[in-house]
Amino acid sequence: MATAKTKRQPMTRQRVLSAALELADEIGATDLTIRRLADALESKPMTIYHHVPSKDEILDGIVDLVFAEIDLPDSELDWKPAVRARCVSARHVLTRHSWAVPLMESRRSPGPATLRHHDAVVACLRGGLSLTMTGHAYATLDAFVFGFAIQEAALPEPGDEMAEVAAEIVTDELAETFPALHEFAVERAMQPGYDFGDEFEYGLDLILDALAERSRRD
Amino acid sequence: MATAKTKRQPMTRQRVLSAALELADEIGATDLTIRRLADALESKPMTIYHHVPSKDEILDGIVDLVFAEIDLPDSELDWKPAVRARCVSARHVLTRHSWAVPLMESRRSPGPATLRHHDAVVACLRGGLSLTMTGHAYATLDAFVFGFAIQEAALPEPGDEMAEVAAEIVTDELAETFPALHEFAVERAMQPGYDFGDEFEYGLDLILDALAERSRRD
DNA sequence: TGACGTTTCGTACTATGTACGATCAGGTGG
DNA sequence: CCACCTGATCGTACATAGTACGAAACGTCA
Repeated sequence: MATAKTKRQPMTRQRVLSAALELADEIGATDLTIRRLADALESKPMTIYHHVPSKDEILDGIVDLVFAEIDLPDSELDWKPAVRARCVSARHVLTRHSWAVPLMESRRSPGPATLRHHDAVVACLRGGLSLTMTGHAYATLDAFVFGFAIQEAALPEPGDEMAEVAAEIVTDELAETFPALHEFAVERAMQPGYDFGDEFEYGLDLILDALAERSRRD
Repeated sequence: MATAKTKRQPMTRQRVLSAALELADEIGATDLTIRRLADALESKPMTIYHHVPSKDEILDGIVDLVFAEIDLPDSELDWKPAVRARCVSARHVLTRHSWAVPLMESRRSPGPATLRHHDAVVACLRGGLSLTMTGHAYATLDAFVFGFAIQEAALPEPGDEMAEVAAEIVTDELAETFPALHEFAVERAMQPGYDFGDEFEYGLDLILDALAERSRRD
């Protein structure tokens, strides 16, 4: 009889966190439970607790892993293209791990990757902007990037049956109740070429250009 | 013996929702449980379920109540001041109910107040902007407003002891690890006059001005 | 081999959402 | 005034969550 059973990897904090990240991507953060995580690791709940003190710390850990996936700004470039690239990267990462967006709010303790990331962005901004403008830029850009990720995460998946049914209901029923919404939905949002995701780069460039303009004027 | 016992109000969906909203303001949305809600209503868990089908619907309901608190844009005004005022109002509301921000993401079914609100904003924008610009403006502004609310909610409360301890640790320990962050924290964020909340109006006006400018040019 | 520190995990406690059915109150027809 | 009916209330119970406790299994060095 072949020893088909693959040898069990040693359990470590790292392995717990990557498994948790993978599981969160599959089933979402709200359905991530210790028991399911233990199953995914072919282990038992209380084994996990030997390597990680609490579920909260697991959540902190995977949020930090998500941050680690965001490209740092390229220090060779000027602040504007460098920050632009990191914002685009951040959006891709947050789209890929859309469960992470609301978590980033409730987590109070930033992990090392999070801190390193913020440090790199601030450094990049400081390369071309005053201290004051750096504050304006970072607050505005990050609000936009995370906020956009929220909006996008709330959107129904393409192919979601409920959404398609809803679309028809909207068309018929809300035409007179919410005319402006109805007009926008029919004439713009549901038009073939429209992709909400494209609004991201529009807004990003709008903000970046305006920041550069104001920086030039002071 | 005085009948000190105040007569019990009749339980209704409205009463359940307002009590839930109040309780969420006190203890946060994650700690809001049916049993605690029942206690607040001087009732029992299963009584609540006679007026509301599930906890999820309670959450949907209080999110809609929060939306209802946001001032609608004044249709007398030009789009820019009108939308500006509603963004400022939205931020105040979201600050007051900071537990609501992450919920607005996960909730899939917008309530009537939410729809009415969106309709009014779109109508206001359409008063001065093209259909395309309306999409750009709404996506960008709402991403910014909600994103800012997230950032603000993640900030430690003023007076939070942990934050003050952290501040000293940051100063000493991270000075060489994260120099840019350290510089920004010490030279700007921790300066007496600095209030992160002020970045909101800066970013808001930056975006509004840029939108107006681009609209003028097309 | 035996002793000991680490890792694993069985059991169990508490808290949660909520299903089911019993109870109760208050109005209605006799 | 009473029997009855309908809807509101709630007691009990179950499945699932996080995780504390202590026992068992394992690896290592003497």
